[in-house]
Amino acid sequence: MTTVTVTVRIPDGWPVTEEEARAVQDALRARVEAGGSGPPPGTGRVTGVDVAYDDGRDLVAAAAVVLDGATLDVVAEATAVGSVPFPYVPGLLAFRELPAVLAALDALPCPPGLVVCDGYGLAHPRRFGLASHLGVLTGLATVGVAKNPFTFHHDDPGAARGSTSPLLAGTEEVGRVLRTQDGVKPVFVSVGHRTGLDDACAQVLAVTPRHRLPETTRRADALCRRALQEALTRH
DNA sequence: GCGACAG
DNA sequence: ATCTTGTCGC
Repeated sequence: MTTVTVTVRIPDGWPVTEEEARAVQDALRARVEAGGSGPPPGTGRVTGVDVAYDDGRDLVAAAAVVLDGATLDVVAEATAVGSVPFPYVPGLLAFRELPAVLAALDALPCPPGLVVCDGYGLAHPRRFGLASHLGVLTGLATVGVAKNPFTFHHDDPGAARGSTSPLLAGTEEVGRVLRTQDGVKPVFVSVGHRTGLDDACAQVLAVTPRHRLPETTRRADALCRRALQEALTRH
């Protein structure tokens, strides 16, 4: 498997302040498309994206790994390296992660299909997490898979793989708590762009045959860490 | 005002 | 996210 590595380019007009970032969220939020028209779970292509940082050296590395939805074999992968465009601010994670992710996706030699993000989509204080943001910017179908409940509340789902419970903001179901392996801590799924919550959960289960986290995220996580180390070594 | 807070 | 050793278990 050959991996193309490109340099991150920060899009024109990328916000610098938190106020600007919130204004961008407000402007883009209405462009989220609800519902899914993509291939059923276990078919088509599924792509994982993830980002690693060395803030001390102002270095960021992103990876995009495309898997065959049926076999979960790696079909293609790409990485992007550059400087950190935005600090970590809860609720504004998209502005820190997306420039590198967009560059990695652009470098892929094939369409990514459904994109599985690390973090949230609709389940966001302002209902526009990084998965939603990525979907609107690219037009791709996206889902968010987070490892903790962020600011939301929930009851624990049943112990069996596939069990779910609603992820709640007050009484509003903004996502779903999904048990991906028997007796293992669940993940937190929310809709990004052009997907529905039921489909998002089914898609996540389809790429989670053996571990708590999707194969897409595991592959992307490993690759972006490697890319970061590579960049550190070269300089 | 203070704490909580995806990655 | 990242800082970090050994250790228990499949």
